[in-house]
Amino acid sequence: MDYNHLEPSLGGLKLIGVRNFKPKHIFECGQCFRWDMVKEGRYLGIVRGKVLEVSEEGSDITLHNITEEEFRDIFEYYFDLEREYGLIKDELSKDPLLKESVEFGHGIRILNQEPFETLISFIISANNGIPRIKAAVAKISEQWGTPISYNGSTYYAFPSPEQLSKASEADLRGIGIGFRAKYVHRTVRAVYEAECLERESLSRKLSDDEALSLEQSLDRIASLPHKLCHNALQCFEGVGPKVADCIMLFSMGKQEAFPVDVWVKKAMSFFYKAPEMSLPKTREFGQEKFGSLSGFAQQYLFYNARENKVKVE
DNA sequence: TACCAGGAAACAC
DNA sequence: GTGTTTCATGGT
Repeated sequence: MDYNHLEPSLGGLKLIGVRNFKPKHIFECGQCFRWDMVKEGRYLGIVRGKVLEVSEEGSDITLHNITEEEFRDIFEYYFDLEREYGLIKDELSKDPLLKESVEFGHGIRILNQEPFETLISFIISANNGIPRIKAAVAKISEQWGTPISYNGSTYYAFPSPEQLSKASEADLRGIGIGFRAKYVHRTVRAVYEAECLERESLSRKLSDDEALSLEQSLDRIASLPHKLCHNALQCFEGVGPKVADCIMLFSMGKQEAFPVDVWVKKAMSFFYKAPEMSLPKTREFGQEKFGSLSGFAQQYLFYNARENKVKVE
């Protein structure tokens, strides 16, 4: 546990004695696309159809617009609060090259996000920039998601597979995601079909083809062990090794994943002097070095490299 | 204008 | 299996 106890606070909950929780680090380390800073130390996000705010006052953190029941059911896990990041940071800091990055991003926590939203968001992330990914995810939510009113404004939940299945490829292209529109469209269909078959399988026997489609059920994929999960995710259009690693790490609780993008590749070159290493080799190198803590190490490295614009001649 | 952004697919070998 | 090329889009 990375907090001592809860205290009711005007329309929310205060986390007393919370450790390793810095909103700026958590929401700006590139793992999520639906959190925005409303003022210094205060962020607003949309999670599982709820609008939520997180604020930092000295050493306390307050979660706004949330009940204790919702915290126990959803958000304690969402914020990964059962985990003690102090232990992870101590272990990773034994590597003097990683210590600097751990200190720089000392308040990072890996969020446990929704698999479908994470899948679609990271398909859009391919060869794209974070501000533009956020804009695209926001537009998708506005067009196909369920509206939520909060403090006199309207926000939009990320659409369900059924809701997003109403979007044509041309509709998606209108969002401004270019060549990724085809991937998103086909992947949404595959997930939605698997979801429907999952329900139908309760009342009738499925054909062989249907049973094959059923394997693209996100619940089933999430329950697979690391290697199989990584392979299964890549059956979706637009999902390669890196995007699959992100989905596993950020929404399926697989912390041994090591997503290698341009920044992590730069960071690994910069800190570990591995200049001419290919992406798959860099991934293998990282997983071998960091083992079950690969995902955490990767996120400290990514945040440090990107914020400080690490350069490798 | 060329290059870059949390890469993947298609293709060559 | 490993190494190139192409794929939209908007910002430097």
